[in-house]
Amino acid sequence: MRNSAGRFSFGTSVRKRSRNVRTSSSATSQGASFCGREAIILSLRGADWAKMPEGKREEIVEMGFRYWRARGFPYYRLDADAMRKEFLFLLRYDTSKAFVGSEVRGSSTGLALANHFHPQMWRVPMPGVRSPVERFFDDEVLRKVIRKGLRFSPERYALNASNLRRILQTYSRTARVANFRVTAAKALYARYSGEGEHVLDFSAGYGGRLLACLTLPRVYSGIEPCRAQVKGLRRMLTQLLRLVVIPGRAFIEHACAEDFMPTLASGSYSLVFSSPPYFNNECYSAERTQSYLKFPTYERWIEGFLKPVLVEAQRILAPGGHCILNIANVKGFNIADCAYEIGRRHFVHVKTYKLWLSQRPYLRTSGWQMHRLEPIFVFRKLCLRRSKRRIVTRTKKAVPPKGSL
DNA sequence: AGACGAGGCGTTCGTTACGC
DNA sequence: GCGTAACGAACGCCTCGTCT
Repeated sequence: MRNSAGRFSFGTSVRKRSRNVRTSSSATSQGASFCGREAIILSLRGADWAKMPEGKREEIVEMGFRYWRARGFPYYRLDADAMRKEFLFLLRYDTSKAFVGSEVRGSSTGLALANHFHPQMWRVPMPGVRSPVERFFDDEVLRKVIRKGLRFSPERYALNASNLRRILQTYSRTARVANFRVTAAKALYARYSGEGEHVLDFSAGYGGRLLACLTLPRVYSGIEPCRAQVKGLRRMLTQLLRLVVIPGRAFIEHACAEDFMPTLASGSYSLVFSSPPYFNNECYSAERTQSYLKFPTYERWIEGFLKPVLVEAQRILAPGGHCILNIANVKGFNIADCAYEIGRRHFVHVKTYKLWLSQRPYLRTSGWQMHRLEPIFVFRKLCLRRSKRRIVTRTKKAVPPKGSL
């Protein structure tokens, strides 16, 4: 299995022992004699718990609560071997699998590695919901989460770190920000850039695209205004450089894209690929450098952030270079439609992919789309000699906004 | 070499109860 | 009747280790 050799450092030894421990309702007394509380908690499956008498079940819930309260939030913890393995999976990943028609379907491979360096993502507030960290530190909620984990996970280790994360993020009115799927990013880099070329990510975020780019022979420049994210991105770079042979190179700049991009040389990049923040839909930090705080109204944000960044992207791209933008309309703001219109003014629109996001299991049996989709716009900078003819072609061909999918 | 089992990952929204 | 809050509920994909 993926982490049998210690993908999550904490689970390794316990996992091996768990084969001896997990069996029945007698696990409690047997386990206590040789493995201790930790092994009982981490090796218990929901089905075993369900077979226990009522009093014993409550005892386990309380034991789980005390264990996790003492241990703290179940952040990803990858050891060196697990990181090396995950990076090798990404190196081997066949990018042709990611494209299905006009859809980009990345797998979850590599996400734990990227997320490992950004524990702050579990604390990011989102409108109308609580963060998993906030839920975790509420005693009453943590007990409910533990009970829910035991009830809903009959075949799994119900109270290990992985399952606790799963239950915490699916708890009522709780959500966390998502990283860009590493495999999807790799597929796009592979298709729209070549060996040794320079690529720019003007909102580097949680490193999904950085990690993808490192698996290819490219030179990645990432701009990110949030201090915690920059720290995480640089830690990832440093650690991977120690652990594996990396085909790519990368540079991380702690800056605001709208301020820093004007300092870059014209025509110096082959690809600009990013996923900008969705205005104030996800407040990554309270630093003043955050674009939603610098430009507190939607109109000012468009004029002060999104538009200048796309204009600069056009300038720094070499003729024929591509600008790939993942952005979506969110409640109240048609950001994708707006980005598409700005993009069309400065580039040729080449294609719109649909990026697969989360699954919606409750729609599994219906005929509805099971995945949320977000648009990925691909624009191309005109080649100078042919620009007049291309512009004529473009104006003839009206393309409807692709923001709503 | 291929089949198979197993674990880890991601991820809201429909339904119901209740107050007004 | 309407709005709001609380609550309940799964599986496809990826990869490795083991077995045949």
